[in-house]
Amino acid sequence: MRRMTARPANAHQARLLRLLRDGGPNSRAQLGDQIDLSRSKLAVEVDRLLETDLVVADGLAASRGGRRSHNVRLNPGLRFLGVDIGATSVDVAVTNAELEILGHLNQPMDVREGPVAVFEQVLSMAAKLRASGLAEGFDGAGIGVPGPVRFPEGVPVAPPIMPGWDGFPVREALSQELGCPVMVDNDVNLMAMGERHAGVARSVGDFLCVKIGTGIGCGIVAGGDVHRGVTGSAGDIGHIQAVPDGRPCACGNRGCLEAHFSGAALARDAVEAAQQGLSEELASRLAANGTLTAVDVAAAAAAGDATALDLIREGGNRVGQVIAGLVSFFNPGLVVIGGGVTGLGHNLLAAIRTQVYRQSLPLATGNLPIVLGELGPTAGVIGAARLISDHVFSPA
Amino acid sequence: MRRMTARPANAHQARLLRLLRDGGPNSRAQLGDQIDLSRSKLAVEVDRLLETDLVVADGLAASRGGRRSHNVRLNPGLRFLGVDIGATSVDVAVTNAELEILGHLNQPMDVREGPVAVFEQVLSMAAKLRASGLAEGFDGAGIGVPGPVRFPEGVPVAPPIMPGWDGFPVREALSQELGCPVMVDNDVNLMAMGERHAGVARSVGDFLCVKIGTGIGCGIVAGGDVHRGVTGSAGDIGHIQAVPDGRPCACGNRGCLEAHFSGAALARDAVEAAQQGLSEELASRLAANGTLTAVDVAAAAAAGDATALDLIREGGNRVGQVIAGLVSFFNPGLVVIGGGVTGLGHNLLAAIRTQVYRQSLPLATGNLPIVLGELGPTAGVIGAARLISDHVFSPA
DNA sequence: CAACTTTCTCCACTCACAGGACAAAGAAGA
DNA sequence: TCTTCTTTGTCCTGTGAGTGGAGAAAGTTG
Repeated sequence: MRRMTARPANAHQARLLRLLRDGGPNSRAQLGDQIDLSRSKLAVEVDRLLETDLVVADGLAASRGGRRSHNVRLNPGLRFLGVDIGATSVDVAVTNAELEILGHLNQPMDVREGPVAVFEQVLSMAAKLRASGLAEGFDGAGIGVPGPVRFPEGVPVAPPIMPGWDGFPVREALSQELGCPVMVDNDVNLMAMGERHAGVARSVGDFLCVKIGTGIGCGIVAGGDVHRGVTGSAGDIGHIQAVPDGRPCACGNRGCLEAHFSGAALARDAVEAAQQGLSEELASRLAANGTLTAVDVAAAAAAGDATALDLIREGGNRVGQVIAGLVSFFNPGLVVIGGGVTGLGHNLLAAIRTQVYRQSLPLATGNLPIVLGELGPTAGVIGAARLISDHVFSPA
Repeated sequence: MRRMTARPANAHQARLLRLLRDGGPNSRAQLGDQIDLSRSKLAVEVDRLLETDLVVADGLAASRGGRRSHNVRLNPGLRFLGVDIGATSVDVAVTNAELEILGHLNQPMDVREGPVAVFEQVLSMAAKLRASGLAEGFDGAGIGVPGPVRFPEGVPVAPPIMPGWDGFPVREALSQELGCPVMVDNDVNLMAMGERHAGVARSVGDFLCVKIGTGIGCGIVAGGDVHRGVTGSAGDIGHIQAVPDGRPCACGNRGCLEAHFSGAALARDAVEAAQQGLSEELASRLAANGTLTAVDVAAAAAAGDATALDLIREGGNRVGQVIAGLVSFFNPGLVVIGGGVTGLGHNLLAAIRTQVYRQSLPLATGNLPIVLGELGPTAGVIGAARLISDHVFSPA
């Protein structure tokens, strides 16, 4: 099962691999247009890449007015594994070297069951994907966890919502099992990388990616790189105070953003509203299912339920207020809203936009798009694959 | 007056110049310890630098157990000009190539008098420094302005507190007048760079530098680089909402941080308190001077005046609350507090610390020093000199 | 004064890279 | 079909970057 994937020998080769990854199959001549190298040097480096099995020849390109150029592409047999561990579910996907998803599995699972149980699950899902013929082995795996990570070592640190994971050597353990390089990161950072690679943030250098799911977090991309902070907890905005003396939060404080708006908070507020008889729509759904989720609120709002709309609007205002502050501070070129609650759609977005455009200075908001992520649940696994491919496609 | 300062020919030379700048005179052998080059290559590059007049020989070093090494140092005749334009005063300083301040002038001046008047002032101060024999000409000048800057062009954009400066070609104009390269940045960013070069943030890669003066701003250093944002307005935290439905702010909103705590807000609150008879100390100072400033509040607090202490504490709480949010978001390794109100000293710091340590998560605050800047009014001009020296000491 | 260390200089060798000459392959028009 | 032009690939040479070793120069230590 162990595969010794070759690694680029120098920065030029790394650059070429990334061009092929992001642009797909390409002719040698086109590569020359995108890289600052003489034709002769380029030919040498491409030939060397062909000698490893990272890159393979791929026929002739169409003529551009003269002799046809030889196509090259990344080895179509390369496989990356993208893993996204959420608070309540696990996503595992297999991609090719161009980071296209070949297979994707999702499994509900509580992260609090601990690293051993979750690992078993992840490995069995990976085995399933392999058994279905999508991969013989993996050339690298990226994995996201819902908490802070000491990035260089790939180890979660003091993760509030995943007790038992503190200090667990995720990177090393998974690398052992899979026999390939592994990189670990916070799930929100991976979502940001995913949207940057293939989503709304394509090639944006400075942006924020707010993920609102069970909890709330924010991926920070500055100068094209993810900013992780000194202890890996950057972007942990769930416990910023949104409401002075507001609702009590699990962290011990009051008024945290997460306590006022998140998947969990929204469900709680919806149940309360239903029980208080404020909304027939929500009450009937509560009676039917015994519980409510963000999906129910979204459906009720879509059906015109005023209470549901109010809940969404108020939540959007809270998040929007915090984001307004972050926009003033960070001055991003784009804000992406993602995570489980994106089903709330335009109502949520409208409330956020209102707050941000009202509270932040015109210079910061003048040309600032605030949009929903476009990759949905695949953002995380694509980001994970991207993370490990950046690693594998860099000089050893 | 025009001087054609040589520029390093490659990255190695640039690296060597910066080592000499930051480490002072140094032997060739010691330079070899700090740079990853063979002895022969190092000798070649140092010799080339000696051929330009950027670097000069400087005798022999002490023996380290064998043959004594030749010392080299940056040309002691190199001169940088550091300019810090504040809302109410202008600082101009001359430094040598090691960024040591050789002369420093300060002049009260309202930035709203516009770029032409301020420029005249700056140039006359620079002329004065030159006339006193500190410099024959300048090899570069850095300048900070109290507002957002389009950094690559060196032009202020939509600066709220300095009308008339919008779009004024600061970089080009000053470069013309002085006949040397010029770089322009936000004053807060320069303060951060100053504290990073020679102050409390020496060699810290990720930190925040909060400057509380007439207004309030925050320098952001991420991965060793200043983060300026897409429109140059990053760190503009004065208009983050600190108090819902709070005091009206000049920007049109309510409850902005700056409206509740800043040099201006503190003076206003102190006058109010004095007029309401809450503090004899403040009232007598008001009667004596006809007005109050942060200095008066600091003095009153030092004398044990409870009202002054309350003002400081409450202001510190406001700022602290905002900083707590930024700490959660950015996860810095250090927070520096600077600007005019640092005279409030420990009382202010204590209030800020309390808020941050109480509201941010332990992982982010566990090892987070929150300290006062140690360079005071020289931070800005040192940062300005550092900015231009980074430019001059980079390959042309 | 001998033995050892550090530093500097010189030289030969390797490798990265550019750029030009030329051949191969195709397009477009006569 | 033939000629001319364009594009692409290959080969070769020249330049400069950079390494590493030999040995000389300059010190220290006992």
